[in-house]
Amino acid sequence: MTARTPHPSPEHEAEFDDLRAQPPESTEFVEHVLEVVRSIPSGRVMTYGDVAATLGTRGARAVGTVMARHGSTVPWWRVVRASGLAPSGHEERAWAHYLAEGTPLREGLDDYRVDLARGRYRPPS
DNA sequence: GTACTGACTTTTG
DNA sequence: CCAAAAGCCAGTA
Repeated sequence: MTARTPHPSPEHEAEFDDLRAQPPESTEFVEHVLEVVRSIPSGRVMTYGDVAATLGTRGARAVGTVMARHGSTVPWWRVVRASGLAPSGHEERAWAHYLAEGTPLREGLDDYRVDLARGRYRPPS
């Protein structure tokens, strides 16, 4: 498509605004990530990598970026690091949720982790 | 187009 | 087990 819109008439522009399905905040990738996170049952978790893999990518960091920006709209504590550690910088608040919903935990000597062997959720293919 | 930034992951030593 | 390095990928400038 080489043709741009050289004549942005006001009416034409307004029409565009109405058809704008979603604000720039919400990309397809963002919506997919949030959808997967919302599908995680209470008491279970997925790793960042798991969420990425479910979406057909290996961008675990990209998932983390989405959670940093939009995590507050979903059960963010159900997404953990591959080590079982809660999201960086949110360990304390996540821990309270794990206790509240009975997430399988491994208590180390100096830290707390989700027991992935028991708590990991694999969405149906 | 390049460069840099992260709620990350995997491999290596 | 831990730390360092390299890899990964969407978003932003």
